[in-house]
Amino acid sequence: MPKAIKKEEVATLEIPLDSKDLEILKLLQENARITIKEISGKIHLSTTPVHERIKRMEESGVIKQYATLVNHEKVKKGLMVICYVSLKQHSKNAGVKFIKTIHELNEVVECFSISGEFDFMLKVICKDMNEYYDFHVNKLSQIENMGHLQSIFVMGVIKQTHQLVY
Amino acid sequence: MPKAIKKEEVATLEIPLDSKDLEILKLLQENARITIKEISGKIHLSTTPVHERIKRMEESGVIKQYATLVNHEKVKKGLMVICYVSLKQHSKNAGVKFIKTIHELNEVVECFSISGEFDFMLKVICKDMNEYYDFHVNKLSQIENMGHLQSIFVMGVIKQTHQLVY
DNA sequence: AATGAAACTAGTAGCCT
DNA sequence: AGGCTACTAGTTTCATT
Repeated sequence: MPKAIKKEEVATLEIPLDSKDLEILKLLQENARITIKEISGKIHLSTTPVHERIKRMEESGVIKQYATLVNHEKVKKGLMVICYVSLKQHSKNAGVKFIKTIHELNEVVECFSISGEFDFMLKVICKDMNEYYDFHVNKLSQIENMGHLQSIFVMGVIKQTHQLVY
Repeated sequence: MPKAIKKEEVATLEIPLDSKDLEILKLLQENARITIKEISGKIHLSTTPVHERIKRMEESGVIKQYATLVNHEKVKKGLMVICYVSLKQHSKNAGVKFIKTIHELNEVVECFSISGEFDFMLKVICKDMNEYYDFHVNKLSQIENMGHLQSIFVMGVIKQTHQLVY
């Protein structure tokens, strides 16, 4: 007798993405505001299946977010800094506290836990060097349990994309 | 007599963003597919000015892109690596050639020119360690003029946002 | 699981204040 | 420059194959 599938398992059962799903994702990645009509024209399907596939990908979490990306300079956020952080203590509690603080800092747009001599890599975005200095001295350095800190300044953006499906 | 403004200057003249524009941007950053109706309800304005303000921000380049962000794991792109690169030669031509190659590599989603001992920082996204090994050995290392290479592996994503306006 | 049409909802433009 | 209204276009559902 086959093993029974629990209700929770059914809900999270992964439906693999077929080539049409990937085509839809490709178009959506580039332009989140593309119309279903336009997609259906391009991938040779009527609006109904396109709509259903998008809804399915939204519900299953394949589509994480429809985001609007703004021009850094035009909103006065022209400075980007990569910041490496090591903590003094590595207890679970110390880590949790650090992560909580990072989430509260709007200047930190990315934070990864990494391999190597440092514990975390941060991407910090702010207006200019004065603002970064203030952030570094008064916010980052003040975090409890903060160990070493190293800043790498981004001088130019060569490439920046969100195209994971290609 | 006041100095005449050239046509080109008029076209690129920056209209500063007021608080309503910023409120619209805040909502759009979170959800690029929010309706104009919903925005107008939230910021206490009718659809006409909301529509006009969005159009103006699109045309002036404040709004760069409406992007759809996908779940890395669910599209089989679960490994993220930060890669530091230095070139052997630093002539203008060598740099241009490197940049051209980087744009052709789908695995590279970000590339910044940076301060410090390395020349560039890359964010590389691929399926798993096998795929990264292949990318490193057969694509990255093969780039003409490639000097030193250092990989930092992302073990966990703590924070990732695109919220520049808050 | 896709099509085509119908019903509904949102986007867009003109006119008025 | 914002609001109201009418028109156009897109979304979403349903019957059908």
